[in-house]
Amino acid sequence: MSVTIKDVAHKANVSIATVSRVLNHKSNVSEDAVEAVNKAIKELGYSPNFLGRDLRKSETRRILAIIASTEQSFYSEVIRGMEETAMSKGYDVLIATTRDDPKHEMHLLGMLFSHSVDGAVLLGPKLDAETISGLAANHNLAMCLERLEGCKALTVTINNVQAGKDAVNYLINKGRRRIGLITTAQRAQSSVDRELGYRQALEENGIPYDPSLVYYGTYGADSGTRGCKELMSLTNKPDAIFAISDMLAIGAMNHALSAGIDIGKEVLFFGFDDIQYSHIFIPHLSTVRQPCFMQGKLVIEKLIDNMKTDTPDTSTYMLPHSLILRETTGD
Amino acid sequence: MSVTIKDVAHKANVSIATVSRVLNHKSNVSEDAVEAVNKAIKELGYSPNFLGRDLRKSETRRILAIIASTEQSFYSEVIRGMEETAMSKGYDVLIATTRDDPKHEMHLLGMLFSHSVDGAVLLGPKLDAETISGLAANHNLAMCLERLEGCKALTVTINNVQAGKDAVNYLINKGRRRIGLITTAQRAQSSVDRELGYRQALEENGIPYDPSLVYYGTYGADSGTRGCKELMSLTNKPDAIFAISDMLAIGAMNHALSAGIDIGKEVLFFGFDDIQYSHIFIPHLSTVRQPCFMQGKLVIEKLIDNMKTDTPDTSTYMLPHSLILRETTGD
DNA sequence: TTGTATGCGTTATCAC
DNA sequence: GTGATAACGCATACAA
Repeated sequence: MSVTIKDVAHKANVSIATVSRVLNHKSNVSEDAVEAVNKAIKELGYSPNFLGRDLRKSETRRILAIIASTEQSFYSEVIRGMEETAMSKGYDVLIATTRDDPKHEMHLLGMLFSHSVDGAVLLGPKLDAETISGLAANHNLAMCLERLEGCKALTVTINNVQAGKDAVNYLINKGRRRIGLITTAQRAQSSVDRELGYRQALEENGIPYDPSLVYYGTYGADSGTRGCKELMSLTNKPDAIFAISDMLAIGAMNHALSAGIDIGKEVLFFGFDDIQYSHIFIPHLSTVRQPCFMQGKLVIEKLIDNMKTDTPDTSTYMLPHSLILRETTGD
Repeated sequence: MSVTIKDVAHKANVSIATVSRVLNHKSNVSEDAVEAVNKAIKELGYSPNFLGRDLRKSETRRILAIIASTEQSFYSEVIRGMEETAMSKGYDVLIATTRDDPKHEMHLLGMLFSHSVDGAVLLGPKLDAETISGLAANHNLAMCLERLEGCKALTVTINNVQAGKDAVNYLINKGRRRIGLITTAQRAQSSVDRELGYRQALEENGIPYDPSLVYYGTYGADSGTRGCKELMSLTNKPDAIFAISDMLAIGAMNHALSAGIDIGKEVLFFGFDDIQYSHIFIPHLSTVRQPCFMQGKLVIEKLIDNMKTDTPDTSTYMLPHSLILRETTGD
């Protein structure tokens, strides 16, 4: 069927060993041989079968990035960081989506167990900490963007508690006292952490926690809209709103705009993620920016390091975030 | 190192052939053997090495989707259609990004040539028609969302000419005569086709084509903003704007909003793609919707069909689009 | 129902 | 510098 190293060897009048040497740019091969082999390769349109190579070397030089879906454009920069770093070390990055299904996530991890890839990175895992800890003990598995409480696996993320705290502190320093929180009922650790930061900021500033100011919804922008509507219908309205994602913040502002609220003066808004739309949508949204590219870069570096050792690094690395101040906080 | 089929055979006191039979759920194997093998598998934590299997069967049951970047959340539904269809046929879908680099696109196609995947789908190729035609003649390669003029490869897309025409005709039927076009200088075939539809609609309605009404920019929302600003500074302003993507349309509306233009009355706006933000952004954008899921589904079905034959289908399939009418056209 | 033996395409070890 | 040849892990034809 397909043309193999054997056909090339035959055509070039050399052994398959020589062809392999040429293919792998080994030094101990005569110029004549190199030439003959390359000529044969071109004429036959030969392309090495990596299944053979991978089996023999038992490495694929491929890393799998497992994400929920390609919808969250937010992952884009992280993936880029992963790809550029991987490429510089001779690895390719493949992406697969779980569609929020832990079973499918496990199925995809099968590619790791079955040696179809050399390593895998989970960006927002659906599996639990214990399961992942177990897997990470025997396989080159890492997590990025999202940590899991008590999970013994290499993790690269930001300090979401501190980030939430920073955002809310900024609102407090702007003189706000009734700060609403729009978050999700379905709890990723990052959401939990950001909410914790919100509470810590209030506490440290002597502002009592008011449960009626916290709206638990879903991930969509429409949920942000509903949340804002609900918070704004309180008799004691908030004077600022912190949303745990830009998407929710934008949805929230949609309500505020149609309700004639003066965003950035009457009510301040703070988002999280610094997605592209946060500075397309008007008014421009103040938000927390993660070092996406750097997280992707670091997780790949550490993962590849782990491949070369049998005492894997299972630390959690937290990279610094920053506040991006725009119109919605009056900046 | 890793535990293999051999270890399992040894532990279960059977031959590796029997283990393989159990692994592949063959019928001709005794219950005792099945039990013993499964027990051994569990105890050893065995997981088959697919590199061996794939090499032997010379198939991977994996399909590669090659996209520019995960940033265009627009691809999300297409990918879902691909995945669900592939899964139902026992295939996995992997995604890789070209970062707009034709060289890297070729590198990724290497996975196809080297038998690391059974097939590949290009979503918005950077390579030219001739190159792709050549490759498609010898490999299971297809295109989706974007066609290439004169390309002899299986293609699933929509009729972008007709779609552009439909959008502009709608604006004309609303009584508009000076219709601006915001498009990109960097020409994907879909952009070219949509522009062609724009011109055909004008022509068929006896409206003279006015080059000053066409703005050529880049893909970003900010380019839409600039385009709108330019068009609106004409002495003879447009009374409607058709943008070849929602992103450009949203950018354009940003200018319109800040210039105090009454969108949906004074100037109508029509986008393309029906991205999520088209109905988050206010006012809600009228746009052209593609059958994303169906395109993904169809391309995988046809691609898998092609794998089973040596007379591959290189047709172009065009699926029906639809107009989504919202506030920006006064609906 | 089971085991033995062969080969998938490649790399690497060893002689020469 | 080069060529046999033995692995890599698995599926399967064939023999038993």
